[in-house]
Amino acid sequence: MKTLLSREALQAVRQVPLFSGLGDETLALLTDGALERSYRRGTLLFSAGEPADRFYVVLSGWVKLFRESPDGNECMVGLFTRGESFAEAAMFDRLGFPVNAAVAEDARLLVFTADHFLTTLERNHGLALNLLANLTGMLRYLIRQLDQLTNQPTYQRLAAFIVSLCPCDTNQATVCLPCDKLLIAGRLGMKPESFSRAMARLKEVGVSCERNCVHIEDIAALRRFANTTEEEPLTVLPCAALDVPRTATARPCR
Amino acid sequence: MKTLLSREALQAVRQVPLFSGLGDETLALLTDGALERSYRRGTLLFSAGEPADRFYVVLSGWVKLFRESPDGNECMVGLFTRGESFAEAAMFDRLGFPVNAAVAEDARLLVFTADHFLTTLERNHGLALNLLANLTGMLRYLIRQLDQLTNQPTYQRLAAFIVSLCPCDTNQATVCLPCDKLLIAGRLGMKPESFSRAMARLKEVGVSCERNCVHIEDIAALRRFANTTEEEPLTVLPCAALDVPRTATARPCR
DNA sequence: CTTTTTGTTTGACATGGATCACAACCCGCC
DNA sequence: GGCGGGTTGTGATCCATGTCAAACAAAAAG
Repeated sequence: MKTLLSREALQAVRQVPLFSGLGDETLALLTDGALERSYRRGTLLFSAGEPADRFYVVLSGWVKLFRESPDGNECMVGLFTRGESFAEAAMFDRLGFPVNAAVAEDARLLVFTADHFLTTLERNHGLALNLLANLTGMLRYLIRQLDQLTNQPTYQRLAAFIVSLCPCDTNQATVCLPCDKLLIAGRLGMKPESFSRAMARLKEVGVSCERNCVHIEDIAALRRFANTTEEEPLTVLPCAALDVPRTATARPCR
Repeated sequence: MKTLLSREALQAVRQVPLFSGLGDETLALLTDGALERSYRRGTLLFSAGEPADRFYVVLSGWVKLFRESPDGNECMVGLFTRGESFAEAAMFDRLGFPVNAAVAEDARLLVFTADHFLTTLERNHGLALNLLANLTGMLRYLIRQLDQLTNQPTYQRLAAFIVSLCPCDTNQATVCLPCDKLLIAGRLGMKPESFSRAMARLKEVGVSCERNCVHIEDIAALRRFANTTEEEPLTVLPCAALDVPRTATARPCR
């Protein structure tokens, strides 16, 4: 079977960390059989418990991974956009997806089947190592998340998030939020109301927010405020949102 | 180099999920060069940021992984005992340990060097698959942790923990807590005081606690109370604490 | 342009859990 | 036995964040 991916899709695939450093023929083998599909916002891609027979790469839009408590409360554990893969870990034990996945903003996705992928994995040691590195990154991300959630108040988490959006070569910047505030709030483990209040509170340290544009007067100060004592320049998003322009100048604020 | 491990150590190694299904010669290759060492409670094994040039297997005692906020608050992300490995993930990127590790109760550990392990990994595809499964398990664990922490109050987390200690073949049991209440409290993301109150609250659902022995009158009811709607029989501890007797009859309460 | 829908902010309020303080208890030790 | 250090339980208080309700803004639909 020879499925032809769009030019754009192929280019995006090359940016996926999971596939980095793989030879062209391996890459072709992988993408061969992958499906390119579009989904509207709100679409449920899979639910926790379902057999994990596939994984995804995002071409555009946003996808969130989350768990839901019986009383309807949800807890977001991941938020992915262009150039990122998700749900690839669940294939390695027979326990099914540990989370739900829903499209948070209209998205185009590549769908890879587990069968195909796992047989490729058998042959390709480099791919296995990439996977290990990827899962390790995910682990680091979750650990950090857990730490932030228990040890830092809302405004510090928000501060850390904003810092992660800032370019590192200047000390003042205007960046635009990569998506809905509602989404970001969930991503930071708080309700939208708390997000709003946290943002208001950051005015004290020179952060002003208008629409989805955020201006930071003194990035170093903000970083200090976020108690990012650790050097970790780790982005707060699972992997760098590779293609999302970060400075406001790169993309007008809607 | 031929390091001789104790009979007891070799036996423990066979129970480690990470090594399950490996051939005898591979196992020998791995353990060869591993160091067997004893540590007193309180010993810091490594700190976040240090280069991850080794990983551990627990022979006895308890080890906790945790992060520390600048103001001294700590957040436990893992708690390991006999038959479990830890810190094996950090070797796959060059970012150093993401957490601190300290001995929570006098322990004997096996120390494996990264060099040795990684070269073995090069040759052995099965080991790579074990690693993938292991990291996936860790991911599931952290995700669950995150979910519980944000969506469940202290007493429900405690209830879930107690359920995870119970045998599944009866509906009433007396189990003994595997370690200090202080440790368990940390493990459940709460302060010891909150732990105590949570335990008091569980009396209402037929859970009584004396010393480190817990009696559960109706396990099914407790499970329902814990809102463990999900079938997941997942133990709350990272991996089953393989050798820790769970029923009080198996080991008298101190 | 008006209406509807969706996203964001603000206020008043309730509450879970942290914090501080201290009593009770268990343990090993002299 | 009594003494001192670590562990555990309880009570009083405080604060951050969730909750509910409503005003507001912007965008989409008609």
